[in-house]
Amino acid sequence: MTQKNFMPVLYELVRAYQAFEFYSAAHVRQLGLTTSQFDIVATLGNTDGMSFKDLGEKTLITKGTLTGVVDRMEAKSLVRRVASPSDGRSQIVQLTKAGERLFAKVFPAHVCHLEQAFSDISQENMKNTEAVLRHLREAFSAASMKLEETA
Amino acid sequence: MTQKNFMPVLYELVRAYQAFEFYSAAHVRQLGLTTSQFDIVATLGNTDGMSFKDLGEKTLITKGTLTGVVDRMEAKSLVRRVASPSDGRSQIVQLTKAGERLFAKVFPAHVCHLEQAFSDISQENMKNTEAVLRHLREAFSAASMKLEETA
DNA sequence: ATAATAACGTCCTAGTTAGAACTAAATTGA
DNA sequence: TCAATTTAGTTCTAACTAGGACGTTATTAT
Repeated sequence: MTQKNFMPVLYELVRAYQAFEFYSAAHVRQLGLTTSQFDIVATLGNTDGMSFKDLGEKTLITKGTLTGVVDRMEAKSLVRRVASPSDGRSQIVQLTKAGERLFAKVFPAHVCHLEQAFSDISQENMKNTEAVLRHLREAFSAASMKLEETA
Repeated sequence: MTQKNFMPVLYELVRAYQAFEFYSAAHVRQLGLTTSQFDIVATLGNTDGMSFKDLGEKTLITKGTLTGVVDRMEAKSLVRRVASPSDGRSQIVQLTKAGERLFAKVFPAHVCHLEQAFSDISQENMKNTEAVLRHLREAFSAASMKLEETA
């Protein structure tokens, strides 16, 4: 158990992620968006908008970054900021009409693109993969948590 | 099979990667390095140096990015550029003495830090996780490759 | 031998990234 | 109530990111 054979696991995790990112981002770029911008369009699609906080949690984009990404999308008229009626600190981010049109065009196309990468993976395999990844994430979350306690 | 249950897999892949990145990067930052800089120190440690091309392939940092990262590390005197004796286009990147000292200090510490996240994961589980991740990466690589052929 | 092609690293652009300091607004506790 | 604390979003900094154009050097095919 003192062997360091977790290193290959990390190696494969990073490579799997990057292979996904490469495959996905190339397609998203063709559609005229960055990965972050696509994530935001995908998250806001079929909603009435949400706060920066919620949007950041869903897309895993931190607040400082999110401000800039939304700025750029607002400049492209894909998205709009509206003051929250219930919280004076909060801004709601919504798709504009153009943003909704883009969502309708781009989201199904990208899902379809992604699906093709999974053509060789069976259903059971899918469930298993999901469980393995969740387990891995939980291990890192737990380890991070343990550190926070100490601090 | 027409169900879209590959989406949870992607969701978990991204989250697992980010949880790792968060856990790892926080520690690396404490050591005074960025993730990329650590990767480079770790890759060059115990070698006589390597070309930008090789270094980029090992660390998964693309060439345009690598130039800047190496610039910053050179400014910190962690690393040095040497012309390749065999190829006039090629530069060899090497750790300096200070870089080697840093490697000796920082690499074992970080491996130890990472190991702690795996304390709950058994050996068989480790092998299985590795295989699952490799399979996932191969699916994306194959899908990317298929696109290149078409283009 | 030499012309066409490919490879190596740099530079440039536009964008993302996290973290930390900051302002304003909301919540909590005394 | 009103002070202390927390929370939401912005701003700032330093760094990373991919992709593409570029100049230089190698390699390949004629």
